[in-house]
Amino acid sequence: MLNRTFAALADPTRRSILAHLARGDKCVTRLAKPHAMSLPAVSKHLRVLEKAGLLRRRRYGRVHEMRLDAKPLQEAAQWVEEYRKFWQGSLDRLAEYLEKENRPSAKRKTK
Amino acid sequence: MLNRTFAALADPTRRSILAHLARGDKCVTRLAKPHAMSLPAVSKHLRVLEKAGLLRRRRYGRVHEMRLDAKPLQEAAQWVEEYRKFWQGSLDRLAEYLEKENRPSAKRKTK
DNA sequence: GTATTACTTAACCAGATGGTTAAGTATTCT
DNA sequence: AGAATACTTAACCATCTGGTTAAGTAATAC
Repeated sequence: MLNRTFAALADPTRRSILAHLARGDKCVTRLAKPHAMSLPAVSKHLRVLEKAGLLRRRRYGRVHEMRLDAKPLQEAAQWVEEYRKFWQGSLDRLAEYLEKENRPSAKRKTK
Repeated sequence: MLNRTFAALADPTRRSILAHLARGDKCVTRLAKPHAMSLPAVSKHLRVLEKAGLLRRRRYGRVHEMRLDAKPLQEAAQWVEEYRKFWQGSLDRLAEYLEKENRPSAKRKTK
């Protein structure tokens, strides 16, 4: 699922759509308006988000209303959190990095 | 930058590479070994990660040693965190959702 | 100097992505 | 019934992606 989640988030239009949905449920035309592209293009983005589980679709007659579902982001957040120690520890590791840099390059151990 | 970061994370091979690097710097062949694909394929993945700023490359003679750089993940984490309230509040919103579901569908206000 | 190692680059391929326009389907309005 | 609205689906296109094999480059080993 992480594949689809991250892939969905990689597109700025889709992140924008999620941002709009975070402020309330909206239908397709309403979501399309701020984005300078055709309705079918938006429709495709919505399907990608839907397949990624990031939104739910409800039909009221001819209107499709979208609702944000942030659950898949939990898994993504957990994954990313795993790596937080690395940017936290970045100062120490920067020192280590610079130290290595001053060393002769050839005779390096392949640890 | 979020585009490239999320796109980089959308591939399982690349996430695996990052996981390996989290346990220590490694060269290309070493990173390639556990992944059932050719060296050029891995090389491409590394370039994607590098362009996304998720790793740094250092050359020691013919060996290219990769080091994880998790800084770009900070921005990604911040983005995802914005949406945490939505899965936290999901129970309340589920109730609201079910309530709507019992309503007649036709005469719905386009809020 | 030759062979081996550790890579990258190039050329290619199939399939996915992100957009388009045109046409189709329901639903609501008059 | 007919027109307008809110979509989706279909067909198409260019570009990107993720893989391949083959060839090239640079450094180390013998």
